[in-house]
Amino acid sequence: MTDHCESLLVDCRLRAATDLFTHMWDPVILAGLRAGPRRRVDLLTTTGGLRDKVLTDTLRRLLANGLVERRRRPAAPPHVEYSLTPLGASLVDGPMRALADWITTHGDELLAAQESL
Amino acid sequence: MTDHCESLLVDCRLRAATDLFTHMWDPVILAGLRAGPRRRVDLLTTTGGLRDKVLTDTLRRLLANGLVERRRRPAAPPHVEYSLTPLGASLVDGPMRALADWITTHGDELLAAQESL
DNA sequence: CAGTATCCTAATCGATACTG
DNA sequence: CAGTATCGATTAGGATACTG
Repeated sequence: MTDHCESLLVDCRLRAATDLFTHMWDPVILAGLRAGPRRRVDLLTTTGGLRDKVLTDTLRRLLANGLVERRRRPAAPPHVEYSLTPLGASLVDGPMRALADWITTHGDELLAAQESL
Repeated sequence: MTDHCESLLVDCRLRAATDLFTHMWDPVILAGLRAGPRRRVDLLTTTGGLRDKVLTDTLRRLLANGLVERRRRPAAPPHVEYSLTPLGASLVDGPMRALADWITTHGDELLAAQESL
């Protein structure tokens, strides 16, 4: 998956970046954390029925990539809080915003192409 | 996959955009076509051993999304040519460039986070 | 050169149930 | 509330061989 870097055309830096979007819920969770820290249960409800396991997998990946951080808050009621790291925030505000802007202006074209099959 | 749009947090427009990057070779092929039209065999060699079937699947998807177009050129030797549509070019020049820029400035951070497991 | 047809493996996503 | 444990369905990606 990352061992084709010798070839001319493959830009592995680009691949490393696009790999961040290969999982269905990652961008959704990132966007959901943009407004501030959220608890696990919040993310489950606001995404409308995302499965426990899928959220666990997603958060694990985001934590492993340093895009999200986890904090235990002992304040009553004790709970766990997930929030964006500076790195995660820069991803949301940069490339993800660019994507959102693009889909705003070109979404209709894309949909039209997809439907004309 | 696209039927969670009722929920509050899920931004399906963002999802529609990030879905364009969920396949491994799509961005690579798009980037490879940015410099101009390419033939099938060119894409196979420059990507360094991409499998026939995978390239076929990838091109099919890009065609279906209206990001790439296919042309038969009868000129000797007759061959088939793939090139970016205006929509595809706008995706490469906009969001994909934003991603490339981000990874240029934040790639080290990302790698550091991934390795500190 | 362009494209199709199988088969295989690994991984994601989803569903259900259970634990600290 | 937070998280783990299974199990199943689907699919992307890869390998090999063959056709127009």
